[in-house]
Amino acid sequence: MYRIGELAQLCEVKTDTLRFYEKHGLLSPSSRTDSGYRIYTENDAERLRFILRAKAVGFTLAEITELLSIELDKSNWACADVKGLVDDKLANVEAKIAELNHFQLSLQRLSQACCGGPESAEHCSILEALESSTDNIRCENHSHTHDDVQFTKNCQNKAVSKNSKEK
Amino acid sequence: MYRIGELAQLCEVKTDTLRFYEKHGLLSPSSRTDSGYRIYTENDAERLRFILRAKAVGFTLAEITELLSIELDKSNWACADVKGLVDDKLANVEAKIAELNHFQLSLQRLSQACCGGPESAEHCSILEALESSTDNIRCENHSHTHDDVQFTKNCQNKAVSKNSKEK
DNA sequence: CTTGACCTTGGATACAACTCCAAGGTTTAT
DNA sequence: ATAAACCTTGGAGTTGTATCCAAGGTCAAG
Ligand SMILES: [Zn+2]
Ligand SMILES: [Zn+2]
Ligand SMILES: [Zn+2]
Ligand SMILES: [Zn+2]
Repeated sequence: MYRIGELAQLCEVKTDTLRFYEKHGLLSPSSRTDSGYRIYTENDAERLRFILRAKAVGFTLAEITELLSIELDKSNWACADVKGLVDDKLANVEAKIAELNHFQLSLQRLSQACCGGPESAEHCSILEALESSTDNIRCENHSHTHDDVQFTKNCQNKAVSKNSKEK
Repeated sequence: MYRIGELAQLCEVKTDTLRFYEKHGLLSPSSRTDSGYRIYTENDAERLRFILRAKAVGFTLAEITELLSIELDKSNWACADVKGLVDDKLANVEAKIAELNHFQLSLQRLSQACCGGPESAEHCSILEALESSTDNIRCENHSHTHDDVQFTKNCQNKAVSKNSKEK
């Protein structure tokens, strides 16, 4: 049994957030004291943890509400319904992962094309990529001195072609 | 030279969005007609494309503002600065992916524990998991008839232990 | 000269998900 | 018995990213 502040501290959220969740039907305390203080059970805490995990990975509160609301009305749902909902969310998550993977790839390509060195960004390949097409990223080729291995470690093509020591 | 509607159509955004970007300092038309119409140059169009590309790889407008300020003033920035922004964003995206993968796993476990059949969800293992700990998911065991292979295909443990035909 | 498509502005609205505030009631420790 | 720390409510404010609206100005065609 927790009071609102205890549960908040336990789960590292603000009391306001718990009241907000209550107002929006995600999590209500199992009871109240005579004086009106909210009393949360361990069960409530578990439910909160689920909400927080779902939230942490990008589920909206609306989606979480949908997922949790079935519980109110179990007998009017079939396993197929419940599983369907979960599978919808799963597809949702997988779509988000795919989208982020796309971002990741784009960012990795941008990152890898830039030497990350201390010289002027005038020829920075990241900026050049953003200036033109992102599909067409070239390893940058500074006009200034740029042979130092320290600054070409991320720039394989250039490192190989310019200071061909290895070969 | 484009009027706002032309540029909007060209880049597939709304005129409101262009005015919004202007208000927030991301993109201002190079000039105005005598009557006050915004006039965008090809240069402005390029800048807009820069913004849209950066958005497409996951940067927020605030981050794009930062990128644009570097763009305008390249020579006072180093590759390291630019790459730093990209790498921060990359770390950010990767953290989000990791979280999503975690939740994907949870959802997959939920999904797999449920038979997905047409009978009441009263004993649905998904709901049971939501009610208590999600770490402790058991394959559901309906009290009603549930031997049909059709409804147990996703429920390996039960399928094996209950109707032990295979073995 | 009228019509319709386009443009202007400032301000309103939307949505998510909080976050803070004011004014007051309750508990607990000393 | 009083202060500190907690709790209550309703409502307002915040951030990001737009999107919409009203009232009116501009422009080209017929
Ligand atoms: Zn460089
Ligand atoms: Zn660079
Ligand atoms: Zn079932
Ligand atoms: Zn089930």
